[in-house]
Amino acid sequence: MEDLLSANARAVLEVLRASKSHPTAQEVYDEVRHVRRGIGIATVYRILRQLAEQDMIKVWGSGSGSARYDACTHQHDHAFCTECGTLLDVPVAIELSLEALAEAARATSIEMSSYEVRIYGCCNSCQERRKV
Amino acid sequence: MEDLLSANARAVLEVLRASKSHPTAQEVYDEVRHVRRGIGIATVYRILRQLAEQDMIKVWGSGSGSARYDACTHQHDHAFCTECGTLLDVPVAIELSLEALAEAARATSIEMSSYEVRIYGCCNSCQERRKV
DNA sequence: ATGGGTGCAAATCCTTTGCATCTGC
DNA sequence: GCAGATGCAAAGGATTTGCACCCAT
Repeated sequence: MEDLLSANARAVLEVLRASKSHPTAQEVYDEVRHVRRGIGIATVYRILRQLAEQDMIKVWGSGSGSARYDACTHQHDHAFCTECGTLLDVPVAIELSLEALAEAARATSIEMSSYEVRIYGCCNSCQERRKV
Repeated sequence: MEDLLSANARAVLEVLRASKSHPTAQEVYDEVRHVRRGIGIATVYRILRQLAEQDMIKVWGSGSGSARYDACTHQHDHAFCTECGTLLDVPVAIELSLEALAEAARATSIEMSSYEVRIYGCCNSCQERRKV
């Protein structure tokens, strides 16, 4: 499957997988440029979209500002800073009732493909910044 | 608190509260125009941002496309259609371990202000559309 | 007269698209 | 030579900002 990807696409995926944060398209571009000189940002966007369509990566948006990309495919939860837009992986599993989940999907007529728990709040560095 | 709001801001809040869906800024604008003729979309954006900053409303973004606004302040979960961007309220509570939640907040050093469960998938009308 | 709120238009930011070129087959 | 991938620049959509104006204080 990954063999089908272009060299650029492989490089993008590589960057995403190597990154612990959830980079924006611009950040992916800045990073992938080191490996694939001359690559354009349009290509990065094109690749990110294709990877997302094939469910090889996930996309998260905050409202305004840029979307963030995540190569991690296994289910995990996120903490979102409402101040700076940072998206953090939650390193522990937040158990929830799968029954209630299925019931919720039924109630909304959604064909569920994934789910996550999202925590909203103020991240560490923004807390620090506030104190000043 | 709400007495401090301008007439325009009150109208925007009114529209959001009356709406069962989660309108985009443009949709709020279209609606609020009926009541406050001559209001500009910039004002709507300004007000939405202020209300969000004061935690009187919530903002949800999908990645690309427009953000969606929600006047509902009590905790509830959402189902998100990855195809058309629709955001639906989940009418049932999805129980989860509050302990695990607190643990997650601790682990990410987030000062949690709220949380939600998010279900991703394909909504009813997009399922129909597929069949064609 | 002063300050906050506002409409309008221009600016900005993020993302997509059009098109000509390049690539590997 | 062809199909798909790409770079560049321009277009597009969403949101923000600059600025002059208006209104209540």
